[in-house]
Amino acid sequence: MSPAHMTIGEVAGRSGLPAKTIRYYEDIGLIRPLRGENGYRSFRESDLHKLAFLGRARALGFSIEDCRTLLELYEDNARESAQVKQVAQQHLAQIEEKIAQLQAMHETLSHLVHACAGDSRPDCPILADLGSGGSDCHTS
Amino acid sequence: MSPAHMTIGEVAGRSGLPAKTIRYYEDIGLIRPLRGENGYRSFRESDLHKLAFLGRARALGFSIEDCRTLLELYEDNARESAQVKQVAQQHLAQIEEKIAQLQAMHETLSHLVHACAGDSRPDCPILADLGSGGSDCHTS
DNA sequence: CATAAGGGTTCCAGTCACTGGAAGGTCAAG
DNA sequence: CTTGACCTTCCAGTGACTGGAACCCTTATG
Repeated sequence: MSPAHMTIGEVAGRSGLPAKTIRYYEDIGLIRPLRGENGYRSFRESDLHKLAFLGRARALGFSIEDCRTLLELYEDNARESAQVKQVAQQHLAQIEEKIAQLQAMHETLSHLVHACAGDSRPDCPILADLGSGGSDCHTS
Repeated sequence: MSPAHMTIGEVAGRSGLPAKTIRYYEDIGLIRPLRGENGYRSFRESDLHKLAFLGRARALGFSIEDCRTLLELYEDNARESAQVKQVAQQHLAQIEEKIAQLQAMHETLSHLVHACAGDSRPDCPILADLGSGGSDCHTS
C-alpha cells in the first residue's frame, strides 16, 4: 500500500528521523534519494530501509562514519562478518570506557552529594573538595 | 617558592590544563588574569586556584555553565549549601541517565557481537538486526 | 482569482568545549 | 645576531545535528 515514492515528510514519519536529519544524511552522502520534477526529494523503499538502518545504528551509538561503513558492508553481499564484528567490537569497547568514566564520576560525586547537608548554611563538602582537590572521605 | 605572578605556561603546567583551554576560559569570562607590560597574561595564585577548581569540576563532568555557577558559589561566603547540592544532584541524575543509556546499548550490542561468527562468511546477525529492526534473540 | 495553510527547498548560523594552525611579538642564551 | 622557546591574536574545524530565514509548490477555500 505504500506508494512507490515518498516525500521527506513521509519517510521522516516512517523512519522516525527528523526531516532535517534526513537532509543532512543526504548532504554527507549516506543516502541518495531521487528528485521529482518540482525539485522535491523522492524516496524509494530502499531509501527508507537505509534510513531505518541508520536510525538503529545511531541508536546503538555508532558514529556517522561507523554507520557509513556498516551500511557499505550491509549492501555488500561479499562482506566478511569479521569486518562487521570488528567495527562493533571497537564501538563496544568505547562504550565500556565511557561507562567506566561515568561510573567513576558517579562514585565521587554521589559521595560528595551525600556528605553535603544541603541546607541554608554555607559549609559544603562539594565545594571543599573542588577547591582542595582531595576527597576528605577517610580523613578524620 | 612560587613567584607572585605566573605565565600561562606555568599555570598550564601546575593546573594540568592546556594553555589553549586557559585562554578559552578567559574568553568566556571564567577567569580574569592580569596583563604584564608586554601583553602577556599574568596569573596570581588565586587564578591558579580557580583553574584547578575548574579542572576538577570539569573532570567530574560538570558543564562550563555549571562550573561558572559553582565557582560563583565557591567565592560567595554567604552561599547556601543547598544551592551547591542542587547543581550537583541534577548533574548526578544526568550521569545516571547517560549510564543507563550506555548500558542499554551495551546490552544489545554485546549480544549481537557475541552472536556474530566474525569469520570470512557474509552472514552477520549484527547487520541482520540493524536491517530488520528486531533482535532475534529469543526467536527460534 | 486571491490567498492561506501546509508541505517542500536552500543556505547560514549556532550548539559544546575545545583544538589546530597561521602570523607575528618577546625574551634569554650562545 | 640569531636561534629557539615562549607568548599574543584570530580564524577555522570538530560531531551530529538543530533552528531559522527566505523562498517555492500544491491544494482548498472565499
